[in-house]
Amino acid sequence: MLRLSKLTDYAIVILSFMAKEELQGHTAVEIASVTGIAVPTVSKILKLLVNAKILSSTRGAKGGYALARLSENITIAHVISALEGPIALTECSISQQGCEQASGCSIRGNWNLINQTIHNALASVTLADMVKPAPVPALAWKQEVLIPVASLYR
Amino acid sequence: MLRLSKLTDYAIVILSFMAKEELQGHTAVEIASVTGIAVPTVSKILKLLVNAKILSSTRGAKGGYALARLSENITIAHVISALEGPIALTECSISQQGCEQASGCSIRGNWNLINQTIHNALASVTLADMVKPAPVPALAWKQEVLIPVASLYR
DNA sequence: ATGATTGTGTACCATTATAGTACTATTTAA
DNA sequence: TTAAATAGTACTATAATGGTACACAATCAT
Repeated sequence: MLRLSKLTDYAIVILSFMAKEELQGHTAVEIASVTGIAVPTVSKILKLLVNAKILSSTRGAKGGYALARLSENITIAHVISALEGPIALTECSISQQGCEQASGCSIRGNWNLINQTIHNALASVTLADMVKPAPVPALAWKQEVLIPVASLYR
Repeated sequence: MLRLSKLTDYAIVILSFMAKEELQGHTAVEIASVTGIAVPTVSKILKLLVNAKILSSTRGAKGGYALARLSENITIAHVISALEGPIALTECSISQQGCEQASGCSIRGNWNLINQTIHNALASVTLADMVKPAPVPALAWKQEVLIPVASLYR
């Protein structure tokens, strides 16, 4: 489904929460309780975000995490690469020496274009955008069938 | 990594091959030998593409597969959804009743925007585009480190 | 100083998804 | 009727993901 991993999904939820009080710090435990995600999992995610310089951390009592930059300067593309590595749809797009597929692959250049386009799309949305009130739902939404979340996340 | 599954990757290689002689039919065995992908795997992929109306098939002796439409009318978005289901980065983007995440999720509308953008990017590239000679590689490419393919696909 | 609090790093396990395979049924041309 | 081809179903092994546990390091309050 071309989908993000759960961890990335969580990361964005966590960051959205933190973006609401930009300057304030939060502990892993606090974030876990607010978001409903298990503490060890939250820690794991926060650590990755710190490594990617998206969050800053202070250790020890009274420590915690805070955004390292303003939410306008944090893009979704950045968050995704922090959690999942470089954004690329195919293996052979990451390195270029890629595909030795006999005849099929004079395609690399074109894949590269697609990857670039997608990267741009993701880089054009910032955390600040995510926190803004959602635009009015399109008409189509209203006709959709409702499904309980439990069934989605198995 | 936001990556496509191998099967989808294969599918695009297969379709690219078929797009070179638009009108001609090919058997699963033939396609397998040209692309180097195992026959059962090829069959599986072809079947999915037939279900998605991207290919047409004729059974029996002298049967085989052919593009159901001109390659200009087959988009990458179409191929991806055939193999992986609806294109959406998060679970809650598929249905809308989605996320009951306590506080984090007034975000759906915004995710929807991202998904739409990405879908547009993928829908703007056709099979015909993929078969065209690749544009001149960007400068950056030349500086990349080469990695043997084997190490990529484990 | 000492202990409580909080992040860091590493390693591990269970579950799930993916890729691949095998087998049988169905269709059609010669 | 037989051979060639697709269609469908079910199964299995491998890899990736998500989640957990535990020992360590840093900092603050007392």
